[in-house]
Amino acid sequence: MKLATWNVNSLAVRLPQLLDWLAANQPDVMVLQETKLTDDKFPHAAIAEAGWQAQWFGQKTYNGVALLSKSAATEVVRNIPGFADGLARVITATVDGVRIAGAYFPNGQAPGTDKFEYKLQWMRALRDWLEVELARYPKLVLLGDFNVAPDDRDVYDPVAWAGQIHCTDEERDQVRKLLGLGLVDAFRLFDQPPKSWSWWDYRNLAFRRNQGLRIDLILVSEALKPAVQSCTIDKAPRKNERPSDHAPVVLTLA
DNA sequence: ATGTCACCTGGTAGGTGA
Repeated sequence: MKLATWNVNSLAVRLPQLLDWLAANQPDVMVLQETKLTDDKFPHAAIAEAGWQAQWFGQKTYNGVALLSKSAATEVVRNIPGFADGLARVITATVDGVRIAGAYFPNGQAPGTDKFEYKLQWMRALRDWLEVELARYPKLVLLGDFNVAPDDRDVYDPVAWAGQIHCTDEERDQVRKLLGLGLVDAFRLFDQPPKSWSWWDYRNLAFRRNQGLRIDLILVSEALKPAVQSCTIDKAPRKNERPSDHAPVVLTLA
């Protein structure tokens, strides 16, 4: 089983690239973030024609998530139950016996801002809800744009980024609390090339200089960990014309 | 170099968010 996550930064702009990527990679499940589409504009017909069913949950201008799957997605949940923030950030469903939560974590802007506090609150709510989900669905994957670089290995310049957004102790503590549920960062189950990033700023020629962060993560539950066969970042779409600023991350399960 | 991209409102640019 192959699962993937990609922050497409506008599905209206990136649909052709998504269809190319699906055709070339044939994932069983793919979650998308920052579709930036209201539900009536979601391109479900083009995606169905390519061979994937879709569940989607969006809003105007910001956020928006989707879950594509080869086989049917059941027990679909939108957002974090009990945490009503009105923003389209999470879509969860069961596919082929695996509970899959695709998430677009808040950016958080900067430490000390209201958006930063909201990010921490949101992460606490996600943790509390996933604890309940895991009890019911031991085979669970949480994947998406976490907007947190868990470790200094995940940052091209850890000194410059120390204490900055995506790299604060508070955000990293919240990621550790998610891992404390019995989840593991699948990317780090394997030897990886140093300087592996999933996001590069559009500015400053950051991709050319390989100045990025690894903020797109795939966490798997203990029950699934023995089945993990690989976890890789696909930099190829970042080399496209009009790329997303994020690269897809791919997990294969036995 | 606060250096790009995407989207909005309401316009032939400026603001917001990332």
